[in-house]
Amino acid sequence: MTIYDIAELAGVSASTVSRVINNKPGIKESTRQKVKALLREYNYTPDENARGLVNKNTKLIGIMLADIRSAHHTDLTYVVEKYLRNKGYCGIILNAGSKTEEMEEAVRLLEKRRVDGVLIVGSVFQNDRVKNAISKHFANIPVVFANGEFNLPNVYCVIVDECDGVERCVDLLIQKQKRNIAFAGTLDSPSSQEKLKGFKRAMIRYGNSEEALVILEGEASKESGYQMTQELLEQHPEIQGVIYSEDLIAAGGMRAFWNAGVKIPDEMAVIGIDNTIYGELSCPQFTSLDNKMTEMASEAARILVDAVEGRQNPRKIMLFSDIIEREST
Amino acid sequence: MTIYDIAELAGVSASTVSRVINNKPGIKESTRQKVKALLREYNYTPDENARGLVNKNTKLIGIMLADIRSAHHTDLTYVVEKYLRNKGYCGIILNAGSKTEEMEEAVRLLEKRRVDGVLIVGSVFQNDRVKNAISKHFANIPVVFANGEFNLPNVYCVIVDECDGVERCVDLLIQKQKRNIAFAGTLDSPSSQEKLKGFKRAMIRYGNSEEALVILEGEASKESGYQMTQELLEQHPEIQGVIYSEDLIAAGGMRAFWNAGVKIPDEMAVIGIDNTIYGELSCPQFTSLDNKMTEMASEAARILVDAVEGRQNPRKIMLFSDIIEREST
DNA sequence: TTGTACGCGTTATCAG
DNA sequence: CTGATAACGCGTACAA
Repeated sequence: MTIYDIAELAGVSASTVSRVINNKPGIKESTRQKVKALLREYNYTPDENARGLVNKNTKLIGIMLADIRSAHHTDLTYVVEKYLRNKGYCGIILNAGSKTEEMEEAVRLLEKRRVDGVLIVGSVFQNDRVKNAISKHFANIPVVFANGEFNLPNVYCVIVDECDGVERCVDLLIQKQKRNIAFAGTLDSPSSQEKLKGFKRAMIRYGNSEEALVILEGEASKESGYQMTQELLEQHPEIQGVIYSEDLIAAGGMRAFWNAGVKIPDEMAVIGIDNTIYGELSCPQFTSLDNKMTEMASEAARILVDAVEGRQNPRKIMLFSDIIEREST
Repeated sequence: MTIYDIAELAGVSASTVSRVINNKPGIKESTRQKVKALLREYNYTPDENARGLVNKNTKLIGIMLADIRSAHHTDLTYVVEKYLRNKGYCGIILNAGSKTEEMEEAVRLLEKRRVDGVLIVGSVFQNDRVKNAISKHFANIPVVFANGEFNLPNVYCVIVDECDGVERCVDLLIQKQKRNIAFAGTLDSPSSQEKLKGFKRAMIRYGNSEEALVILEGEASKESGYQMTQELLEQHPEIQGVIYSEDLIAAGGMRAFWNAGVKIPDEMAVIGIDNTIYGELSCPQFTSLDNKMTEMASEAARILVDAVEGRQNPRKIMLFSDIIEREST
């Protein structure tokens, strides 16, 4: 069923049908009604792709993230998808993994689809390979980078003050009389580096020497959190508080403390990052740094649609994280 | 940059360029190389939408689910997206909510996009409104229904024996000397009804009367799980075990038991459903019925792509659930 | 108020 | 081996 079929049935030309569909003026009311009736009767729907071919847009938005299964990204994706759809766009979500080749592959794929704009989520994408891929393949469409930065003319950035946030986490622990604090988690992404920077800065501010800081590196899994925490208990009995780079890792840590019979928060204070549901599910519930993922999602989606539709916005927006205190501090 | 631009640069016709792009035979090797070089130089990528217009496909697959934030659906979506992309398709994920109007809206949207196939995830979609929408708008494309059934010629179904699974959960609890068992959770979706049916059947098999069964209805949230469990403790002190219709609800229940000082599993046994990470995060970790969401995901994705590409499969596939025992039983 | 003709970027057919 | 040409479904100047 095409506009030609409808046109024939209505005894008019295809352009008339097109005009009716798009609510253009200058159509006799009786014609309009006749065509509308036919459109309904055959429940005709315009082919959005064919439309895009002539309109030079696809109403498609690419969403690149490493892995949608990480809870904070799931929430973000949900918010973004809802917003986009409300504005008449469809999101194409790509699990681009954490290897640069996969990321480049994802970029090429979105180029093939001629998406109107791209949302990149997660600082793991903040590397030269991806930056080059973007300036090469997305040169003419707006890109919003959530939780990362690219200094490119068509890229908007929405970031969170994770560095400051972690500093405030340290402040909180100190205030709770926990002077010996460790940092445990992933260290490889730019985001992790920001968190670590905040940790170091605050700890040094409280008189610790950088060399003496207890920093454990692991992966983004609860198993890794468990393992790092066991190591911590064995090798650093002086530690009174831990900041984990992600809630999921903290959840693993909480279990290790639980199994070891460590009393939370009396013997050990714990803070996670992301403020996902994991913090609420743990026993006891743990404090987490809310890095405003849902707020970031709505800002990013809004800015992207604005850019696609020609409305301007600041190239960089900074959100402020918040500590959500629970039983672990 | 179009094939015409490349053609001009190469001094050949657009058809030749097209043939090179699609690796068609019957092109002089020197011509092929010359064109390929240009393609690379200008990093040209064919417009997939324009391609689809003539090929009568879009390489787009619609994925309808109520809410991607429910953990079991997130995992499923991940697996599906990976598979689809590997096969050259893109997934359009729609959070279609749980209201029928929203669902119908999602169906219309996917029709506009001319998706090659649709994956419907979750038994909440198993209602007449959606069924009608499908037979009206997706009459000519394959549809796979994960965790639900429609008796329509173009719909494939992948389901899990949740009814049997819950029966086996009851068996397990009985075997653990827990004779007084309650069921708590959502009751509105067909899937929930299946679970409830299994519960009733097993309980009656063990000599209980249907009227005396303890069944609590709530929502799919940990808060609801918490509340139902408090109610349970107050009004049904005889209960020794609970089966929750979802892990998330069970997680709320676990917290209620924890707060009330109820010893798990000695005083109370707990089983959730979905085998998500929530079971592993709770303290103690709780047993869960694995309803094979990732297996369902790969089967559904495979069947859908098969159908889109003209390969046949059984119209209905049943997977078998498994109890993953943890500390709560 | 309506129809004709063309173009969007691509592939397929057919002729050369 | 290669090039015209038509077609996919739609929107829009331009003409009537």
